[in-house]
Amino acid sequence: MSDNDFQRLFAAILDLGLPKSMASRLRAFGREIDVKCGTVAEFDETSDRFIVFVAKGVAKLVGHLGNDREQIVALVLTNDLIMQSRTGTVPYFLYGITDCRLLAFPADAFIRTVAADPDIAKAIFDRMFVAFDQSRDMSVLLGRKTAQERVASFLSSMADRIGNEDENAGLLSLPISRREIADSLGLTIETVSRQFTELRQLGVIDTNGRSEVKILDRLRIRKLAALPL
Amino acid sequence: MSDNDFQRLFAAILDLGLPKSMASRLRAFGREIDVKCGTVAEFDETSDRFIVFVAKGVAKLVGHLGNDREQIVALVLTNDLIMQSRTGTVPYFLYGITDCRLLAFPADAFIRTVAADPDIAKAIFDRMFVAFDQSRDMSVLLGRKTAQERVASFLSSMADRIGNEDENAGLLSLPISRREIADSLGLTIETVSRQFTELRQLGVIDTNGRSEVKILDRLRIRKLAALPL
DNA sequence: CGTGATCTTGATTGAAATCAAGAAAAGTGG
DNA sequence: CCACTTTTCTTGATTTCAATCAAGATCACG
Repeated sequence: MSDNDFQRLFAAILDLGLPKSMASRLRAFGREIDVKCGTVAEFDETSDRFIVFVAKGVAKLVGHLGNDREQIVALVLTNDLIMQSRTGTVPYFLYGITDCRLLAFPADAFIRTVAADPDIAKAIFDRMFVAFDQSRDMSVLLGRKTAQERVASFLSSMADRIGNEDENAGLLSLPISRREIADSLGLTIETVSRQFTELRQLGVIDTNGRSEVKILDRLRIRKLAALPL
Repeated sequence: MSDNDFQRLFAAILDLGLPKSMASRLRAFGREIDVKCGTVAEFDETSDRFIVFVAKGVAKLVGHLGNDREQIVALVLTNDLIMQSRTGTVPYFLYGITDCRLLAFPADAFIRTVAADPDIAKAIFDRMFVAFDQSRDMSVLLGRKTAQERVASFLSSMADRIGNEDENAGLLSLPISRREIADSLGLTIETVSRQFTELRQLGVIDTNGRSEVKILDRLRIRKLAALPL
């Protein structure tokens, strides 16, 4: 990755220009990691906390509980940020859902470096706040929402994140399988499938093949998701 | 709160001495908030993101979903840190479980200030990583664990956080009610109560009154909690 | 000591999991 | 491009775990 690519990437991620000096200091200890679809991202063993940017692709952070029970705790798209740590009570791994290009920084060095520029530090903190909000919203969903509310919440949030905004408003091409939807919503694939069918019968969505979903009524799906309107 | 109290508090929270200059700069925009047991912490309207330290007491951060459905997304004890934000998809409020003394900083000013000292910045980031780990562990618990595993996880984590370490090892005085345990585990009070009974019958815990729990077998309760040993 | 709140226990219901086929889509190789 | 296989998804039947409903019991507090 060239100096320019690096600066462009950070600009896209942080909505903020990165001074040349900061860019080169960060590049010194940042590692580019390519992750093939379906495989685990390997971080080096020198740190157990990383700040990871997704330069390209879609990835999932998965907590493993044994007995085939797993929970996706974060679904990350291009330009998202992940805090990867090995200090949770269960093992977590970052998997490529598509082929991914990641940019990983050992957390300590990264923080000490960005602290030198208060604007960058603030931008990073903002991103972390967003990730916190998402993680908490996920706890509310997993702890208190019904299967229908979970699936509606998922579709609503995907529409906000990757929805077409032109004449095909509300048309989604889901980057993930039913199994992954189930693993992120704390449900089984059968229940997810049934809820898709039910939302289709309610006239809230339409589907085409496995991955295309058209949201016909944005407001109604938010209502079904128990989200504020 | 005096300058000295302030420095002592930060030392306790961050395991790190706070230089006098930093302490006085932070004090300039930090607000002390007293929260009575059972009431909501009121933050000023000038910011919607705060870094909050618990100087004294026990508090809960609660997400509200309507229809009496609520989920405790974080249980915070003395010397813990909370990222409070108003930008989640559901409304969150911080409640005192006991009378609390909080120290709240508008996030932007706080970050710009602590960035000046890389050691402090790193200490804050470390705390945030811990909070992330907790939030993700909570997602795994809520998404994939059974009622028994949830209650066992709760007791095991409380033992780690507030357990007696002397001759009364494993003796806990729970700071929260059955309703709050249920609200934090995504269960009903009846189910929590039944699981307490079952763990007692299994000989893993003993209880005395409403709040005293003695953990008789730390290893076994971790096994029942689906935690690594 | 009595009153109200909190907790426990039991009976029943219900929402989602599990079990079990099929159907549809995506690969594979000729 | 088309059989053929494999994987993923959908639908139905049944089971199960936790929620709900309903009394009591226990505890805290005035």
